[in-house]
Amino acid sequence: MSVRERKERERAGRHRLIVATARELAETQGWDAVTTRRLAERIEYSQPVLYSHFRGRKEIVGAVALEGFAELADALRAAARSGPAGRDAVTATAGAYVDFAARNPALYDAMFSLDNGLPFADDATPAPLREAFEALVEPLAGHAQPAEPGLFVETFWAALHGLVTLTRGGRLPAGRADDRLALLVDRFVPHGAR
Amino acid sequence: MSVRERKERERAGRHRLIVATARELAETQGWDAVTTRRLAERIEYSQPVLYSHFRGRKEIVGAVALEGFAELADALRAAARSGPAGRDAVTATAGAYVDFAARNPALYDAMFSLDNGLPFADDATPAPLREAFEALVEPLAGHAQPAEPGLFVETFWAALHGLVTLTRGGRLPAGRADDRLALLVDRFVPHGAR
DNA sequence: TTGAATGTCTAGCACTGCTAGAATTCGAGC
DNA sequence: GCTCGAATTCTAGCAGTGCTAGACATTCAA
Repeated sequence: MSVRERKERERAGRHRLIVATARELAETQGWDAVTTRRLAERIEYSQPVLYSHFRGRKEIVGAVALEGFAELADALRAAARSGPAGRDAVTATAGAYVDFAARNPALYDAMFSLDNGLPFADDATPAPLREAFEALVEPLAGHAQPAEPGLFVETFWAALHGLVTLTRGGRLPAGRADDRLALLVDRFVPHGAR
Repeated sequence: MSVRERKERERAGRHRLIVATARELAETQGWDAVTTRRLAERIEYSQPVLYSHFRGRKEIVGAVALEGFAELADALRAAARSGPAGRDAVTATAGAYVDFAARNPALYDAMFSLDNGLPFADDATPAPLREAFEALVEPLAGHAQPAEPGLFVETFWAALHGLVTLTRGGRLPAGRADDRLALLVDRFVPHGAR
């Protein structure tokens, strides 16, 4: 049944094409520009084809977001692994997080701001989500001090996310973003900690 | 020219009616349900009337957001004024912020998540925005320690915002939201501070 | 009472996500 | 190699969106 396999391969390829095209369109023109018609035109198929791969627009956003979580996990792990340990690892990881958001704004939106239908703190949470969170836990958990590591990392993550979204939405002056990040790290992992 | 005055009064009343209706519709059915048609039907006028008051949907969101900033400023001031000073004032203020967001989710979205066209860190920033931020500065600035008060308050605010949005979006388990808030306050204003 | 200005509405444009059913393509069996 | 049936893809359309041009009504001043 090689024919069946070939068809499945082609189908998988088209699946990836849709996700990649949606992502590129979102990154260059914003998620508002990612309409089913435009997307269909770009992949050179009609709209209904999209619905044979995804339940609807939201699920496409979710697929892009999933890619994002995998890449974010990589970026965080790379930052933590790149050398420094202890407090410096936290600084590097936080910096990598903010950089990731700055470099992939639309991707970040798909992951955290838009409704992507992905289950988060849930049994069904996809592996890439868990891995991205784990990549945050590793350098941070040791500094939780009296607090529970889980809560500590969640709170730190939320703070990072707040900085990212408010800065990018123009709610905070962009000029001193680095200083705010340094301040945040300093409050969660004070100088002098090992 | 009493006729002119009456007309202006009526017009102002209708303006308020639009904002109030949009807010109520958003709070009960979400911002997606706030369409120009539905809004027009509720206020018992045709859609074009909306455009004689606002440039477009975005400006209506902005008007609702502006109400929100005034109310947030009130809520924060009330919390800080309600008794405690020093560290307790920070706890009370942070709690009031989170409560405000939980009690008025759609309003909070209009203020911080949706595109409302309001200028933030800008010369033209409307007074209610400034006042809300000032209400955060007052109890917090004293604890900035070596950091600049402005940066300190901005970062704390961002952290609060991150907690609020991630919790409400289901990205963080809702159960331990209070613990995360306590942890955050503890990191920014450690126990033993005066 | 008329004229003009102000106000409001009807109707419509170009777009959205999504889908029913027609049309086509393609591989399996003869 | 040819035909038939199934899988796939497309055309066409629905009900909804934000927004607006131009027709219509109302209201006030002369």
